[in-house]
Amino acid sequence: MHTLALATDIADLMDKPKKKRAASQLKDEITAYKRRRILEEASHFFFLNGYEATTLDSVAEQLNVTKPFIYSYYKNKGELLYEICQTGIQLSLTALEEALSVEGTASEQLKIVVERVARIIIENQRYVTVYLREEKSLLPEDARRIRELRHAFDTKLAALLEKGKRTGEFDVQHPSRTAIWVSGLLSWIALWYHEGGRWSATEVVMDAITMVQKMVQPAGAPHA
Amino acid sequence: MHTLALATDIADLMDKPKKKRAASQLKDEITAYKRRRILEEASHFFFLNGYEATTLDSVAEQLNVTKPFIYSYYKNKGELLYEICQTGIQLSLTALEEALSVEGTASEQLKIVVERVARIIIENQRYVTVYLREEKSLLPEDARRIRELRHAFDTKLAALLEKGKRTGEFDVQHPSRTAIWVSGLLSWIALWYHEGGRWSATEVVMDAITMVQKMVQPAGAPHA
DNA sequence: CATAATTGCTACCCTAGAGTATAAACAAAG
DNA sequence: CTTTGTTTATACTCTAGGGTAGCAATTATG
Repeated sequence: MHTLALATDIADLMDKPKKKRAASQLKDEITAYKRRRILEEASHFFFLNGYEATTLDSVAEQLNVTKPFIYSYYKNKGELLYEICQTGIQLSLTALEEALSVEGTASEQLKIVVERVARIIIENQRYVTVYLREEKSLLPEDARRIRELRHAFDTKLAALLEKGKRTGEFDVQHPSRTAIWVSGLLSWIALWYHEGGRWSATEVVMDAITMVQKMVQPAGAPHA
Repeated sequence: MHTLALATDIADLMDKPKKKRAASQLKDEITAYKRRRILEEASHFFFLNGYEATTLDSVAEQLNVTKPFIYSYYKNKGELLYEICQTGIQLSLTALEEALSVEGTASEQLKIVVERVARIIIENQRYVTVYLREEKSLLPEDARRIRELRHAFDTKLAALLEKGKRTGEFDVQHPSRTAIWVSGLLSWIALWYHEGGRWSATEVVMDAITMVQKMVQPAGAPHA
């Protein structure tokens, strides 16, 4: 750690090392890119055939590389699965947090939350579906971390419902249980939506908004 | 077919063959029982570890038998999966049909439908979860048959929503799309409910009823 | 009690696929 | 133009598990 920081300081003073540092930064970016590409193709196969049924040979073939190539960027198959699951839930959680950071009433915020999260889920269906389907294939430790992220999602959503309940905008008797139904409704999109299917992404997102609004709407309230 | 019916007729007239027939009937029942037990344990493992990750050796061990025992009752692993998935969707479909056969208004029927289907899903969580998760592991032909059953479910549910829309009991702009959200909400129970967890089966069922009622409730309607 | 039929088990085959040791190809440095 | 380090491929190993051939044990029948 210390040694590395020192080397960096020196690099800022001298010329050659600076160049070296720039080169190694580029290399890091390329490495990151390769990892991303591997993840992308792996998630594609995991989504279509399931984790266990997918061979790393087939993923390698799709990328026009060989299996040892993958193993030089990922420790093993399980690490790939973990990163895919992590991406799936983290994207949803980030979308939720960003939506919550928009100022507004609870109803307005909820609408934005559902819209953004639904969109993210549709755009990243592979990752979200794998995360929902393959939890049992994760190492216990990895599964725990994923569950923590999901729990954070549900908790933040519950807090929003709680807020709306206080202001009288929502009629929910039990915010944290309702949050699970709402997050289930959103998750369901990943399991069910089919690109180029009967209904467009926009229709599905709009439907999701309507459904969630109805689920929390006080009896006798007009529509938003 | 004809030959068999004839043989049965003769059996009713003679004594020895009658006994034989009774004996073979008992044997059939025993065979059916063994098949059921195998299916039960297999579904348990498929539910916990997933289809691919489950070995038939482990299923056999759980039953205190050996792998060839299983193979003398099922053609292969895929047939087990198919029967489990079939059970999962068929139970839900039957529950739906029975609920629909109860006379009443659309609202009353919907309530009964959600209650019964939710209960069946909770009671048969293993089968339903495997059916939802492992479609990709089915042979194409088997997958088609399962999808047909699911489609029948969604169609019957959509018809009920349509009926309620006509009578003005429900506010749904698109019954067949709403049916998918409702059936998704019900499916979500299987993926999420945990026996002995934070919430009881009864709470979950009651919640499901409430959520569905709100999803279809006209704006400004009082609660049922 | 002997013989036939059924039922289950022992002991195996064989393939597929995760993971790796090692060599080649290539790039960078001097 | 050599040398050194890095990146990727070739060519394996090894195990796990689906599936089966053939034998043993059990049960029914004459």
